[in-house]
Amino acid sequence: MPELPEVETVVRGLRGPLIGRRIAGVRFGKTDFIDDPAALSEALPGCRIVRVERYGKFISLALEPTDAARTPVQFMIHLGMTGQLMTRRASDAVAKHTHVFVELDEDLELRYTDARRFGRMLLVTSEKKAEFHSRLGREPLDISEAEFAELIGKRHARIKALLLDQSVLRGMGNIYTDESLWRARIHPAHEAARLNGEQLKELYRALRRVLAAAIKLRGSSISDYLDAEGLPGDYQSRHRAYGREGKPCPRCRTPIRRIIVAGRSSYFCPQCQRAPRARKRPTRGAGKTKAQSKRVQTKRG
DNA sequence: CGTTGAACCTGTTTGC
DNA sequence: TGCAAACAGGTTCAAC
Repeated sequence: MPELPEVETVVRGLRGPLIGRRIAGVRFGKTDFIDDPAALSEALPGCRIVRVERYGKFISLALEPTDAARTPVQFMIHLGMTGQLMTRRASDAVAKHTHVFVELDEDLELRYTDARRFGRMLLVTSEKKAEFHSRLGREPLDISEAEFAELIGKRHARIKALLLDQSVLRGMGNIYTDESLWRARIHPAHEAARLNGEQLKELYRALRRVLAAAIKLRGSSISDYLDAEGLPGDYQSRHRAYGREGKPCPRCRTPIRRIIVAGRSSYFCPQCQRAPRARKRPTRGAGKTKAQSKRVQTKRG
């Protein structure tokens, strides 16, 4: 659920309440989405939160220990599909599916709620920093047009798969990928390397405009997303393609269609976003026919 | 390299 | 009404 604009909104909303605060303790409900819960219990108490940042879809709480013997760490939180992070008074009622309570001073708590538990929490120490960042690509709003073209333009994957790949660009998800492709008039299954310079430029511009506009409206709320103050975003009213199957394209009135690309529902206008020509694999030898690659499901043998 | 499908888990919506 | 299937903003991994 939460993509770059939603995570950015949460981060901005957490800075005020969290920066400068000291962590008193941590309590857990279920912990199967936490890399090493014991390490959190061990490291967090006594630390001061000095920065709140976003890396793609990760929220980072930079922690300075008050104990000089310990070293600074980053507490990384990924919201997955249904994660919510907000500050509450310790005496406030606890929402269902709340699994982490970070006890702060002055009767405050940072609470993590996540029905599906697709989120993730981990501690990144200075030694693990390189490894953590090696899995993440570029920040879409920091990259230049030339760098974007270089990064995308020679790849043979479908453009949608590339935009969703967090090791290429970090932060794009299903909504903003579809919205950007609609704006740039590019079919989600288009092979990246077959996009011309003009299309790459359009896509780069579309991405930036869509992400910036979504951040301005504090993200999209469809069913679960709420920001750090418990407020929904407003960008869902600006969706042009995502979630609009059968509704008219805002540009040409052709009904929006939904297909599966890169394993995800992909909404696009079949008129504005022309299907790419069938790709030829420059393979050696005989290619497979469709009939040959078809297979019967054999689930339980 | 790239693609697909399944898995992780729960809740909600859709279809028969 | 009831029940099962499909679907959901994400990521990862095996198999091809």
